Amino acid sequence: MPELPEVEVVKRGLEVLTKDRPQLLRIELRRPDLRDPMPATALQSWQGARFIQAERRAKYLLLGLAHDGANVTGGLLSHLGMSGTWRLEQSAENCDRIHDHVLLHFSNNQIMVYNDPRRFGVLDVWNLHTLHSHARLAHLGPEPWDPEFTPEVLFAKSRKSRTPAKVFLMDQGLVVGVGNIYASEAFFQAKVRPQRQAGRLRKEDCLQLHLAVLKVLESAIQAGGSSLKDFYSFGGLKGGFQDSHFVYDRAGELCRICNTTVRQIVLGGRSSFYCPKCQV
DNA sequence: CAACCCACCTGACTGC
DNA sequence: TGCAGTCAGGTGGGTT
Repeated sequence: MPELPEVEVVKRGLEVLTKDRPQLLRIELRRPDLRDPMPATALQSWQGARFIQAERRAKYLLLGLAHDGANVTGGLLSHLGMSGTWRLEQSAENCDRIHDHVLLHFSNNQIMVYNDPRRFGVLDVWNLHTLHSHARLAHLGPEPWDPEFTPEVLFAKSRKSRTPAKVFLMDQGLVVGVGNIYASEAFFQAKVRPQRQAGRLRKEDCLQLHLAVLKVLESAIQAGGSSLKDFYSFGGLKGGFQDSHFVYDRAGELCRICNTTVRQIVLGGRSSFYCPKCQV
């Protein structure tokens, strides 16, 4: 999946579509469920509304819709899971690829197509008054750039944790958006081994990790995200960040900084990569 | 209640 | 060529 940078790139692509505020004529559900059953009736209640704005919260996309006038009162909420993509088509003929599960038909002849081979994605509705308590969002921590996420908070919250620091940093209740790729990359940038016990990180480590998370996510967004197996951004452009991974998926290859062989270990059930010389 | 395990699902790849 | 096994960007539920 798409981690935060990939979702941000899709969001920016969707913003272009909102420019002429197209009307969402029809929501076509070609199956009843993705990871969970989709709320068909609630989704269809947005038919006829105009697509006004695109937002992102954590790895969720929020399509802001308005039935009357210009005020967004809610809309659709989408999570791409591990393998979901949104793409734009101009003709229904091009919307029959395998795993094309949901089609949003717009008045300007544009069709947003949700494709998801593994179906770990989510499609739900949201509305303005209950957004903060939405079951899928309520437990999420601050955005990485939110003033609530600081090196001091990272240090304080890690004190009593005995899990590997990488697993700790990927907890979406601490800070959202750090997935498996960028976690490994952030630990490399911070020169901290991902298996270090969270509670034993020093203040300086937390300072470096905080900085690294922001830098890694920002540069990934700048590069248009990472293209691995099946990610491509909304406009169909390939993300380019995978070319600048320092350690992710580079086990056995040489560190781009010191030529030491990159190692792979499993932390929290996820593959994790680090350079044993650069990272302490 | 932190930490761990597993399921969810398909496809790509590896080794025999 | 085929077949079994392994792994993949995430999340949430259940169990120690």
